[in-house]
Amino acid sequence: MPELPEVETVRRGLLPVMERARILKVEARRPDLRWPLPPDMADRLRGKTVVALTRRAKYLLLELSSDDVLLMHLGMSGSFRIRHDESEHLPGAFTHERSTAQPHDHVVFYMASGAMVTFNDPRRFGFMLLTRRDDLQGHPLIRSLGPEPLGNAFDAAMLAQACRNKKTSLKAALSDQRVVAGLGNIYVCEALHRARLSPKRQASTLATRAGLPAPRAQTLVEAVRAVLGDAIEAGGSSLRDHRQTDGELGLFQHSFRVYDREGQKCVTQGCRGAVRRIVQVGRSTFYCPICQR
DNA sequence: CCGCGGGCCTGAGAGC
DNA sequence: TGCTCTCAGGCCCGCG
Repeated sequence: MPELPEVETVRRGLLPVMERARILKVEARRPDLRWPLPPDMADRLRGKTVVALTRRAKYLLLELSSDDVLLMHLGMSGSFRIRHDESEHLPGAFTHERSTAQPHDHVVFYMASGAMVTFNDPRRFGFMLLTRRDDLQGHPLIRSLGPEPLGNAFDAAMLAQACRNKKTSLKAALSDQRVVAGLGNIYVCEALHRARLSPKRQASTLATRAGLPAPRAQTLVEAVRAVLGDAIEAGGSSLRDHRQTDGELGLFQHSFRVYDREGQKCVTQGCRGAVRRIVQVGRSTFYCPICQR
């Protein structure tokens, strides 16, 4: 469930302890995540300074003083947790970490400040890999990504253009990371409800025959921006696995208008519909068949 | 090239 | 209570 808002929440939580901070060492406790951790990861990170901690789509990018970039993905159940070394007698000994280790703690970053940053991922769909900064934009995982939905490049003209020849549904199009990067099942459903557009609508109807944006394309762009902004402000959505870096839950699940609300009343003002669940491309879609057209 | 469906993985929750 | 089954979904890959 980490989609863009959850990843962004994690990034903001990690900033104070990781950005412009030095990594003393990295411990890879369980290397067999979705892909094996780079065997030389610990060596390449030891002693390096984090120049910046950024995000692209659902990826976290740890940019290092060595011009390496550690590309990290939370998969389905990944989380980061910050703890601080509390051993008084052996500074830097990190005895605290050993005493608080949890099941599925796969990677631990020991910062020079005494902060410990632990990556936990029960289902191991997450991964970390190293690339050179110069190779990042051309990296297979990055190169085909569409624009950031909160950036200037994501607008009605661009969205209409990307969808104008698509025979698939709006749900499938918005879930496609090549069209716009960072949305997942939850926020696609939520954005479509806010825009009052049916998830079953053909994606090409965002464009006129001339390829120009139809008015609903602008509506959808604004809905995507709004739902992501609100979700980030709430610290993301915690259904099962998402946690902020201090262990607190995100709160946006309380603001869902359709997701996981099958059978409940539609919250649109004046709408008498009820939320329905259907399956599209193998995933649950929640929507109101009355006000979403 | 496109889009669909399977597979990866574990824990939570339902049902018997 | 305890077992088994299903489902959750981000992403890659193979297939048609």
